[in-house]
Order: sequence, then structure tokens, then C-alpha cells
Amino acid sequence: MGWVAIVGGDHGVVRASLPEASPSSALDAVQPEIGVAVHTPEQHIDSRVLITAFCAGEPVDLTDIPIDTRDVSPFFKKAWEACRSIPSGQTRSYRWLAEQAGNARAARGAGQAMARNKLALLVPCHRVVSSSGELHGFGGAGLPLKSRLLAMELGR
DNA sequence: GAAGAGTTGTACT
DNA sequence: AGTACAACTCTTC
Repeated sequence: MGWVAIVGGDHGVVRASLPEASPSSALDAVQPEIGVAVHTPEQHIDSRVLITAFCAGEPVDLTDIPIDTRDVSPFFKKAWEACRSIPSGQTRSYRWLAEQAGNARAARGAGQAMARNKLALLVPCHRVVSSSGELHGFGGAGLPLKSRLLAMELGR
């Protein structure tokens, strides 16, 4: 898939980059959180293994990876957890996400949650689509990657 | 299909 | 508290 950089803190993974074309660009993506990284990679070795397997197309369960969402609003947190519960290869709408988070009319807010999701792959925001079931939105060059991830999860 | 209105959560002033 | 913004959704041309 490419290069993925993950930043682990004492309370779980704090930041995970999207699959990038090179190691350096992946590192740039997590630059803001590099300050809280722990210097004991062994603590997050499992996370690394799982992500590696995931990118290889294996049906691993990324839900086991601990994520640090302490400084995130309750709504965002619920939206992310709902997102993590989406089975691999399946998709849900932003509206569905909003319902799980507590307010069915907050679809737009749910979109914000995904947009600011710092934990690429761990919170599979690529499985979230518009209510029409189409892949749209996703800022900039995210769409190609999104469809690639979905295709991979479907076993292709 | 395209355009507009309705709603909500967050960040900033 | 008030305002602007957003990876939304539903209703109407």
C-alpha cells in the first residue's frame, strides 16, 4: 500500500498517517504529534504488526489497537468508535454514524469527525460514504486512496 | 441532476 | 454568547 507512520504514546496510538508514497512524506504527516511519541517501540509492536498485515490485505482486526482519544470531544469519540465497528469491506453513511454518536441529524458533524480523524486505518473512515452510497467528499487526493482501500478489503 | 434549505458539532472572536 | 465553517441529507425545482 505504501508507507504508514504511526506515533504511539503512553495511552495508545496518538497519530497514524495515511499510506504515503515515501517514508519521509509519511513522517511529515505525523510531525505535529511526534513530540508525544514514546521511545519504547516495543510497547506498540503489536500495532505495527497489525497495520502491516492490514496493508497486506489480511483481514486483521484493527479494533484491538488502543487509541488515545483523551483530548477529543465526546461526540467525535463516539463517531470514531462507531466507525471502528464497521465490518471490513462494508460501508455506512455519515447519517448512520451520526445516529450511533447520538444525534441522527448530526451527519454533517459526523463528517467533521472523520475529517479531523488523526488515526488513519485505525478509524476506517474510508468505509464511510454518503447516504446515496457513493464515494464522494474526502478532501483532495483522498478519494483514490479510499477506493483502493475498499477494493483491498473486498479481497481485490 | 442541480440548487437550496435545514441541522448539528467545533473552532475562533 | 455569537459567528463561520464542514468529508451531510433531504426537499424541490
